[in-house]
Amino acid sequence: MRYDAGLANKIEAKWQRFWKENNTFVTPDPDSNPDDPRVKKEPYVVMDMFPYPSGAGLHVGHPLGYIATDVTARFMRMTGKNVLHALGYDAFGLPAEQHAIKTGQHPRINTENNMANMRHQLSMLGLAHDPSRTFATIEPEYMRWTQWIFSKIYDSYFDKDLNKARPISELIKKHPEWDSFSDKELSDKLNEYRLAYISESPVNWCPGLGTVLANEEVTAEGRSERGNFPVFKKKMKQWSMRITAYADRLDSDLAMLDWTEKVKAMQHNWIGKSHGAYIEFSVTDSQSTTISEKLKVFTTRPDTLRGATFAVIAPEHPLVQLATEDVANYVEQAKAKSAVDRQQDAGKKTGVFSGLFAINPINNKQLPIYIADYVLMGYGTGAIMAVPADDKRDHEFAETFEIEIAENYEKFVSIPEAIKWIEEKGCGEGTTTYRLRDWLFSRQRYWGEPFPIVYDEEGIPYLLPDNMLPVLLPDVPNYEPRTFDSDDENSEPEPPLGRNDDWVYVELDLQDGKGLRKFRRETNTMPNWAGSCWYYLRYLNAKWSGDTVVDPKLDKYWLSPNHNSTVGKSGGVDLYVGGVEHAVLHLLYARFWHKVLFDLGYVSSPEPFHKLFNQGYIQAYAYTDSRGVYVPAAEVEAVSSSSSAQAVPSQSSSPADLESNTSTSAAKTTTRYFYKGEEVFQEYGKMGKSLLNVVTPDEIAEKYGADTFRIYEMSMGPLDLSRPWETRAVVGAQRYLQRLWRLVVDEETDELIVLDQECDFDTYKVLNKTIEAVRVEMENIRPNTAISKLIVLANRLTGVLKNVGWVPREAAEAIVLMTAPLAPHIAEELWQRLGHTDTITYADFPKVNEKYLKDDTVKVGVQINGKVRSELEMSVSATKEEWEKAALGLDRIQEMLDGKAVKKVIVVPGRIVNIVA
RNA sequence: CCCUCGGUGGCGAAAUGGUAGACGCAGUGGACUUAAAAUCCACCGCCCUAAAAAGCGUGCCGGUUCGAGUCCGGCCCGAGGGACCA
Repeated sequence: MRYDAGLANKIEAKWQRFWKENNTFVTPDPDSNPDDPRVKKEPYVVMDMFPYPSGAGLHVGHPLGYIATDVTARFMRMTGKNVLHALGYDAFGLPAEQHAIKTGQHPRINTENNMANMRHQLSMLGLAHDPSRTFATIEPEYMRWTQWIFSKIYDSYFDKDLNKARPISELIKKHPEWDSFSDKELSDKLNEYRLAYISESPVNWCPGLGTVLANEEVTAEGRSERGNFPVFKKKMKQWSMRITAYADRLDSDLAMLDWTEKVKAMQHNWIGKSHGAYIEFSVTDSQSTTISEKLKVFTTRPDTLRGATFAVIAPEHPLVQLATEDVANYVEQAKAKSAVDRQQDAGKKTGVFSGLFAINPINNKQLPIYIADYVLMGYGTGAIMAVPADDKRDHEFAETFEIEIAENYEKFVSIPEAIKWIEEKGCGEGTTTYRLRDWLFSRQRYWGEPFPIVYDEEGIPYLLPDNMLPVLLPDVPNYEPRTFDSDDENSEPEPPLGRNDDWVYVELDLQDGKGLRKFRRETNTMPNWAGSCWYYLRYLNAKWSGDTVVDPKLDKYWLSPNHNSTVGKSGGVDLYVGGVEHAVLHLLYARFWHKVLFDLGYVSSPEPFHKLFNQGYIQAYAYTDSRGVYVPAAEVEAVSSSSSAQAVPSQSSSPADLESNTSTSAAKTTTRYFYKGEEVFQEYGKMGKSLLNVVTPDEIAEKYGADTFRIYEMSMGPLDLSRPWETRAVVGAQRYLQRLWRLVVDEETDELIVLDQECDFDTYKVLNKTIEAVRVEMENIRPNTAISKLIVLANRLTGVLKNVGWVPREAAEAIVLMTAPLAPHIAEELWQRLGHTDTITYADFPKVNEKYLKDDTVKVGVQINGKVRSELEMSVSATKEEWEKAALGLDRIQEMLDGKAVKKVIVVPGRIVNIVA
């Protein structure tokens, strides 16, 4: 039989059934399966970024990362690792909620349908996930732990001396003076310290979505990342997480991670650490009378203090209250500006003089204090000293308002010297500030985790005890947060959970000795990120229900910092693969939560993800007709023509075009595209339903087989680059597998054509060099080059088969084994036909036989002045002198030298001979 | 403006400073076949050629080196991120 789609599909179904029935991918744990030989091996945790089960289904781009992790996981299993690889679902989220709003159906139903659909689509690909370790964030048992982690964060504070989180009870012990506080006073005081706290401060309010958003969810244009609605700054009472306490560790610990520079730079920029100084200025009114308030500014350039000619405060700055000029108008306007307006006005300088002056401590000059919106309340102190001679923005402002620009002033020679002076003078101190803001953690949404928080009649928040978790979502009459006209910034949020009074108003015994009392539940829900902040821990023990979030023994075995320190001792997941879009959202939040859990002793590694790999995206061509309407990409025909034959006349030839046309002459080919006889035009970008260019894994698997699909995706190019999908190129992958099949099975007779005999020596050389190379490529996550080397080997063996009529077993087994991580179904089938009874999943990856790696001779290029003119093959043991003599003796070289004197000969044995003449 | 990553045939791409274009797609020619498909073999950067040889070639300009796609400096272009952050 020929290995075609029909046979491939049969084989794939057979082995998927086998794997399921035999629990092939169920990974043993060291304590529950101490006798399993696998647990003696080195642990290796490989993980995909948590998928959100979308209703749209998967296109061929989605599984790229899942196949890559599967290939790596399978390779690691064959090279002596105990591999943990599973997939769960991040199932809370906006799309399911929006579907629920539209249909009135509970979002759980839609979510579960989508998960089932995604599981089905993925199951055809033969991904070796441990089925016993899957879960979804919406399961009560999972929610319980998400809420439990929230509780621990809520119940902790950041000890600045220890530079880590500690239980809030330790803080209370340090402050006996708080004993006299009332409940309300103590609650308010602790709120200032808790890592999860209630804040009343300007937040990103998005009327169009009816919810508040985190800074990370707002685009540079001041719009919501989801839905692209305007976002307004509005003062509201909301939950926040004190991620800023960790700013320094989140920044410096990047050093121990094996992540790309790109993502490290993105996090580094987002955290935005900058060194500088606070400087305090005395403030006077227009009569030069000193008032009691001081002006504290932040600057990164304290050395330019003498050049300051004015000061600027943000419109929200408290000193604005004391302005002696009429500034109300300006302040109103500035505050009313949305982020969108601010973005658009960036560069234009507006402001108003406050009537106040700041006294420059270095020269006692009176600096006028302006109020201007180019200074942001959220950064530093919300106030600056303006040095127009050195700072572009200050300069623009000074020009607009005709303020003095001190061009040649004396600077400190260094910043440290300036800080020293300031500190000695007692008018300020060196400091470090961060751009990172605290993480706004509550949302006015239905489809998220409820908070484990209730309020008493005084409004004091209480944590529910662990044994009252999880708090499940109530039924509500409708799921919609009240949304508003997207520009209506005066609207107020209305969480959907507030619509079920029976749920909101409860009588509970919080086990605090106060008995049954009346409470009101928190009606906000957690943001989508909550569930994905800790899911990687759940894979270690998907059914765990102990006292803490993860079984400490399993955490130590799988994630301890000792087994994967390629860069620093971070511990955590060995390999984490996903798109770069989560660089500052999920990856920052998860690191934060992990560090809190680490500080409190619940996990043993300081970081959650040791090596991060960002796969590229599979792009696609789309085609539009002359009206700009998309046409089905699959039905577009490409017609190539060489421009010499009858060129498409170029209407607007620039001189450059003309030149290139003439110089490159006739043979440039142009490709034009036609749909139903009409010319259409190519675009390159995403795959999407509306672009009519979606290709699904299902259709490729049906037409070529899942193994072919896997090989094709892995062979397209380096995994971290984006590249276009090309269905017609998939046959290349199929041809390799067909060739592999024919190396083991006779298509006519279905008999094995493998013999326990040896073929020629050179073939063994190719075989062993391939083994060596494929190991290296796979270890470095370069399946594309691994595949190309396997193809070379397959072609070599095809030649052997042609010559002698059989294939040596050693070679056949090796190539089947090496193909197994990439195309596991066909590998299992061939492995079985080769006489093996057990799964290939845990078979040993082929090892190199050193004796075949040594060459007797080696061929090198012979250059004259760096240009290759000939080549030469010599014994590997040849000396430099012998290489030189032989190279100079070549007829071709003598001819090219044409009697010129040889100045020097560079010989790198086995590499190159270069004659300098 | 700042940060990161890219730029190599018709296309996707290979290449520890050492014979640029492995491997795949498309294309061309051949074998097999009544024929087609499939398969197998060969060719396949540009230019000049009957064919070679020579010449030119990794975005551009310089530099380092016996030797540069690779290292250094300066530009151009593209993608992503950040940006009135003091």
